[in-house]
Amino acid sequence: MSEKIEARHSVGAKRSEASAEAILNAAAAILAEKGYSSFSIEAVAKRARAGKPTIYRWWPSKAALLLDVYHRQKRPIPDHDTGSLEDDAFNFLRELFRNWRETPSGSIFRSVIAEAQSNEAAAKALRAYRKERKTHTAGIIERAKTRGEVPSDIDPFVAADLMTCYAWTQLLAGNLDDEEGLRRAVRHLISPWTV
Amino acid sequence: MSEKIEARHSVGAKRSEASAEAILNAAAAILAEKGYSSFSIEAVAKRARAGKPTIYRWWPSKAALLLDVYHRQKRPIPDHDTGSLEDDAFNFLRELFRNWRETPSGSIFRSVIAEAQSNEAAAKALRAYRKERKTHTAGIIERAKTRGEVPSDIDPFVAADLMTCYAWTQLLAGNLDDEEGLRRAVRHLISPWTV
DNA sequence: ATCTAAACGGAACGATACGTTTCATATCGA
DNA sequence: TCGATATGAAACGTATCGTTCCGTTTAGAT
Repeated sequence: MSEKIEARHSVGAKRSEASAEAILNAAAAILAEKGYSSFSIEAVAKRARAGKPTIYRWWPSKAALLLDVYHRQKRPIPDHDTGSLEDDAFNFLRELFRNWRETPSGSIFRSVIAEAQSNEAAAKALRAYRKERKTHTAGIIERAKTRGEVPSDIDPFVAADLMTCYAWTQLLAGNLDDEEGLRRAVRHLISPWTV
Repeated sequence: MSEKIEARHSVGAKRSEASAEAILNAAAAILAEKGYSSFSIEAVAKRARAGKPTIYRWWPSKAALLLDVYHRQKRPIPDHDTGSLEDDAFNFLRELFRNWRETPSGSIFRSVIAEAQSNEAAAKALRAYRKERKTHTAGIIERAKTRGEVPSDIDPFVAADLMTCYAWTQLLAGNLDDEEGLRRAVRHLISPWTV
């Protein structure tokens, strides 16, 4: 699933996309319902009504399957321009937290975090995602810059990265409900430019 | 190991502290040398030359043993007063990162983070440690307040917590060598009070 | 000094998940 | 039509799990 299959040089049946779909859905469902400690190839195969060899043929390891599930479930978080940088940042992170709480994405991402503590491929994926998030959040700040809400000579990436760090820590420590803390954190990160 | 044994009401051999010591040391060594994926009760027992029943008698689960190892290795990070809050915070976190890199503590803490993603007891320990760190870091800021470097009416806990979030994320993503990033992050977190 | 309760290390248990192999069946391309 | 390949199901040997038994050692009670 990681890469597109190159042009065939031989005859034979093609990969069953229905099976791949069922495997990825089953994996996501197990992570969402029972968490990473229950995530096993056996369990995924059983739930997907697939054979274990089918999974091992296409995913070299449990971690590879996990990362595929993770990439598949990524969805953009809605981000509205309210005209206030602090509100934009707060609303964005509040929506992210809500998404983590109410969809499988939180469980899946927590699993990637866990896996990354002893798996370099997962750690690499985590670093890439952090960079992506930082860039996205910096975009919110850039938007405020063009409004003149933020001085034009500042670097938005430091504050954007710190927002990412805060969000991740809230997730991994199980603190996604603390809206008051979120409000204070965002305010502190934005305040250097708005005082 | 978690709690002191209460007064005995019956005869018999006492717990072997030498064995407990060997088990905890073996567990820490395995985490440091081979990481959390190699951390098994079997491996700990073998390395400590202890029996598995001895481990299970005193620690109800692998997670409980991990948390005991984690609490046992905690050491205070040296923290000097340079007269500059930014330098104090930077130096403290740089020392913390060096400690995480060069002692088993980094591997052990990463394992606790991993475990906390599917274990509520570990997640609880993580929240407690975060609070402890936040309080400690806030102390560095309070010290600057008494010097007059920081306005007396501000709340140091938000910035202190954001420093903790940044440090943890650098650890879990494997970015402990980025001193330049650390410098920028600390500067941004401190700047609201020093502009 | 002897007795006895408890902890010890070692060995083995059944259970579970691992990754692999075998097999009969289904599916596609030449 | 035919041959190559993917599929699901089942079984395999291995490893670790958490537990149980066992014989030995330790130390408080008698």
